[in-house]
Amino acid sequence: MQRPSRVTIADVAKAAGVSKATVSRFLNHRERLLSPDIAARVEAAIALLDYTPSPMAQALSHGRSRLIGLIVADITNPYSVAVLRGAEKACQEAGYLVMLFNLGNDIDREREAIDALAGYQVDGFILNTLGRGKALADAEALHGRPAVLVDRRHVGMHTDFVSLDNALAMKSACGHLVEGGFRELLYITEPQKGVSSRRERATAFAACVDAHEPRVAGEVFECAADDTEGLDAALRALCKRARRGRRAAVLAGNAVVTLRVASAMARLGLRFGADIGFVGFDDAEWAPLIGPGLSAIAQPTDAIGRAAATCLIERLRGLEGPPRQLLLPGELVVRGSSTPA
Amino acid sequence: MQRPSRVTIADVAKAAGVSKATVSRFLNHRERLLSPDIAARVEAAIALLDYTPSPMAQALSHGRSRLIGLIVADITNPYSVAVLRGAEKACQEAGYLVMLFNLGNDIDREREAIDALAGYQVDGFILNTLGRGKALADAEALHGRPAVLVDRRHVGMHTDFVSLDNALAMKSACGHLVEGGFRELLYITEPQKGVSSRRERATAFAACVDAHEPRVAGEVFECAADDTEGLDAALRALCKRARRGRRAAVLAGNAVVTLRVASAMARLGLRFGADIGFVGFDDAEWAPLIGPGLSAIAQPTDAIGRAAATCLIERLRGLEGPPRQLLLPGELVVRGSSTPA
DNA sequence: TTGTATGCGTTATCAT
DNA sequence: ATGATAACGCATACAA
Repeated sequence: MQRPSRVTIADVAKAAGVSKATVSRFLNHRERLLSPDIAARVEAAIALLDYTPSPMAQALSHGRSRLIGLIVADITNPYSVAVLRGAEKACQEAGYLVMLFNLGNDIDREREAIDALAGYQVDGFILNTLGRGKALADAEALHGRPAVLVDRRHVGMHTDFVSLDNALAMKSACGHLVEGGFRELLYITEPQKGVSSRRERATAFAACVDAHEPRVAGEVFECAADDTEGLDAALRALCKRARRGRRAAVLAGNAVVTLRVASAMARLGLRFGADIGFVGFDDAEWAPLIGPGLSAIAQPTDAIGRAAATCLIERLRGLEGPPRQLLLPGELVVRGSSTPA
Repeated sequence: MQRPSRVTIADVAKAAGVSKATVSRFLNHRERLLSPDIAARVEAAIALLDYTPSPMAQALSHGRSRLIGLIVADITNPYSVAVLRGAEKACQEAGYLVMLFNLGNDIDREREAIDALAGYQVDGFILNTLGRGKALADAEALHGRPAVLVDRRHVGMHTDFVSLDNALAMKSACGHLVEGGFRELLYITEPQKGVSSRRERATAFAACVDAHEPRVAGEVFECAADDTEGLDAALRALCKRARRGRRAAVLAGNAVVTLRVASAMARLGLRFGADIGFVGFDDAEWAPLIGPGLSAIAQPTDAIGRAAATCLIERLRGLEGPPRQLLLPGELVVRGSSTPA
């Protein structure tokens, strides 16, 4: 069962009656140093044989693979998928291919992922990971290749960084709720631990509440995955705090939390909008369909992905300079959950 | 900016005082042909230098890359992501890495994807694509590498195939509805065109209705993405057909359709369960949160992914024989939408 | 401008 | 059992 050994540069050279080097030059340096007639012959031969250079061999020889390694903490997260799509598009337009590595939320595998990808000579990395755990991606672990961080900063790693403008987004969400008459605010987030985006959002929330004091009161609740009781208690307490003229609202830190909150609301027999106002980070396709529709902060995921890829590719092309930070604005989508009936 | 040229097999050989061939043998043939003392020396040198073989060079030389190409029609589809996760796990356990290519629903890029992946010497393919369009994946396009199809069959391609047992799943869904007193059934699907899974489900639906005739009546509605009016009309007509004792129910062909139906229900002011019964293919995380909870057929996505990867890896290990078909059973998850109040 | 020779990091085929 | 050496497919100094 012989693999129909692919067409190589040698075949093209023979067909065109030139040397391999000449064919290689045609491929890489084109108009720079090549006589027109020879170039034409090579071109014809390539077309005739339907020749495609082997990226592997190129990578081995030239050191560049035109491969970009994308490491995601959890591919189950629609946010990551959306970013992936944006990055993918930008990469393809620039002639790069994306190699995906999914950590499956196993933070200790980050190093393993980097090594695996580095083995395939990826030219650079896009990292949407936690950046903590015993196997985090420090600069040296990257095998000297450039990287760009998405959504989550890593401690002690100063590289390009792309993300939603969390502070601005939180500000618009809080502003919207306060304007709508909500005075008792509860921000629910997954455990912050070292995750920068979660920290930033929580900090921004606190700042927003401060800015509106004493009209507005706010609290933060860290909701662990299995802590349904705690969540229920937090919501009940919120209801108790709310009085006439001081309505209560929940802000959810991401889509996962939104789902948990929606479950809890159903359990407790509470209605979005009527009983408790709501705005959540991440606008999912199902958001309009729950209750009166869930208000959300839609992230520019596609743009984030594109920006990340573009940043990285610029670096690959030799761009020097200090680490850049791209904070993209989100868009507040207002639905029934945050509009007083 | 010199890349810190990686540790090569030559370095190990020098450190161990042996030849490159010996090191290579230690890596690949281990105990077969190697004296214990030399093996120990090589092992020590490898550990000392922290040597890892270059997969690229291995691929170039040996012809195998330990890479599996996974082509997905649309990464936005949670089904595909779930399958991807299962496949990924199985691959990693077997020492393979998954290279993902997302078509972004551009069916004409299938050939391009295959070529790109083949360029990186992937050992085999897992295809979750349409298998039509002018650039479909026929056997010869695969460059002689084995492939396994997931969820969608390709015409004229006889390879291993893994999927949900659509007929069985449809039967259990219909049976459940009929048992619950629903008599007017409407199956809503995305345009079937050449997509085998959609065809199979529609066919199975017709068969189920036939089996229950004349007690039960059924119709199929093909719902194009932008045809909200058609969908609304179909639902209104369904309501009209329903009378006392002949309740109406909708079956949705996948999660996308479920979302569309949920939107339409909201538009028309209809309630799941009370006004119209519902069961949908694909059990999404948000299904319990819409209305009284949407009943669904949960696909064993993880198992499907694992099975696909396992099938492929078996072929890579030399397994011969005719194409296999793995049809995995779904699980009916009953919620409020299909239980008479 | 073009051809020759060498290296990239492995594996495999010969010898020894 | 081990070592030299030729592939694998390509890019690039260097020579012509």
